[in-house]
Amino acid sequence: MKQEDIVKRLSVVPIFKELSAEELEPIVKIAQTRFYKHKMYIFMQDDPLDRVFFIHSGKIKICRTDQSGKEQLISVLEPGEMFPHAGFFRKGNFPAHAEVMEDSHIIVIPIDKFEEILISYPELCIKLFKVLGEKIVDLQGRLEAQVLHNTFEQIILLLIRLCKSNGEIVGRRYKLTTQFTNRELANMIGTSRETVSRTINHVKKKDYVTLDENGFYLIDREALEQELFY
Amino acid sequence: MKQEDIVKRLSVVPIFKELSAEELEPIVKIAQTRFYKHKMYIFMQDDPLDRVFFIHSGKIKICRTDQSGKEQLISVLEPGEMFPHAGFFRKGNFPAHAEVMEDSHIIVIPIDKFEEILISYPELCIKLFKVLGEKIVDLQGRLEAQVLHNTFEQIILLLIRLCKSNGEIVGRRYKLTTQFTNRELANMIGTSRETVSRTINHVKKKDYVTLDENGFYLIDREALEQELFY
DNA sequence: AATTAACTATGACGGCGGTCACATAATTAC
DNA sequence: GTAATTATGTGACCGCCGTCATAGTTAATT
Repeated sequence: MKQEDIVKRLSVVPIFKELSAEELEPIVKIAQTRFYKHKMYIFMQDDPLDRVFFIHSGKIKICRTDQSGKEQLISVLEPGEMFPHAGFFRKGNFPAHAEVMEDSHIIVIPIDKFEEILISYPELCIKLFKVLGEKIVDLQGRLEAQVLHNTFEQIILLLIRLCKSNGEIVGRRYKLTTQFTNRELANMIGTSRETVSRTINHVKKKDYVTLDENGFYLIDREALEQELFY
Repeated sequence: MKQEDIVKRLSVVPIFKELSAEELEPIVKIAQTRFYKHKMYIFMQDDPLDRVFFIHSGKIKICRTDQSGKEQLISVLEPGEMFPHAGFFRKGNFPAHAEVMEDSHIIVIPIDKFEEILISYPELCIKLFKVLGEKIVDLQGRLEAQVLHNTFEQIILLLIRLCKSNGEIVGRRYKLTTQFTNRELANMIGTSRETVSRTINHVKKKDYVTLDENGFYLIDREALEQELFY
């Protein structure tokens, strides 16, 4: 692949976006882009963590399985996002599976080489610190939801959170542009698909959630927040 | 306070430990040490986040309150640890309260000045990346425990985790060197103090958990892990 | 030392929500 | 197009665990 194409693909990623052509050069040299088809796995849980990925296009599902086979759906990542977040300057293994949800162009960078470039680019460090900080805030928020709220509220909070990470604003509603099955939503927060089904139908009856012609959820964020008594 | 004393206090903190005297100099210039007595608050939730703290001695409880008054005990931090973790190169507010559990000497550094130094010290960046990476792994692990395990298992996993962050090895057991009340343990994972009481007494009966003369828990980590069916 | 407050232990009760069952609809596979 | 798989919707059941109540113990305060 031509260098210009890699540059173009890198520019989708926020932490590279504002770098000049010269600044990008060493990164372009070590970056590859790969095409992954639907249902492929980019890496499996416990594989040695030797590279870092950035999404140019497509969607990637990050999913973890524990010893007894139970699954936790951690997130669905979209263009511009990076994975995994933990692993810089630390040896280790991938903490989860990465499965392709939609055909995707992925930028792959060996982590040791990326680290070398990183420490000589203060601008890049700053951006990465921001990204990691956001990740920490996100995780703290999810943990808080799990600790302080009952299942009904957890589902509401999940929908609201997904609005931001996997949605867009349409009119005065949020549109979830990633389709999640009830089972997937359940696996994010540790509830059952039946309870998710009942809960969503409950808020549909109140018209806080509707479906558009393509089956995407349209969510009335404000009304849903009212359901949380604050 | 004399500069040498600040240097000595900084050396307790892992990310500063291996820096030379010259490297430490600019940090010493902007660092203060403060003494906080038991039950004081270092900052309150939602205060503007303009500084970062490192513990030289003592213990700090990080605790969050939501709109309805429910409390989440996030962690009890010990010497060498930093707080908060998120906030580098991002404007914002403290996400939680920081309350002094034992009289503490705290190193305080204005975050904007620290950021300036940080970007000119690659070594420091690397260490901070490692610390943030560990924090992310920790949070992911806690989130997974909340999502995939029932209350009994959550309590067991909590005790095991606290062994690492707030304990030491004594013989073939772990000793929890921070005393937590049942209510505090409950507030970490969103259960009730009664359930914690019953669970701990249950594993005490099996001799997987005992008390030493000072009331610290002694935990048989392996035996407890057996309880989790893996 | 006395009083107050906070923590622990334990039983009883009830409800949230997990599990099972089954019908139906929607996708995927061949 | 047909079969097979997967997703959804709902009712019934019931067990885990949150809540309340009470008593006893320990710790904090004056």
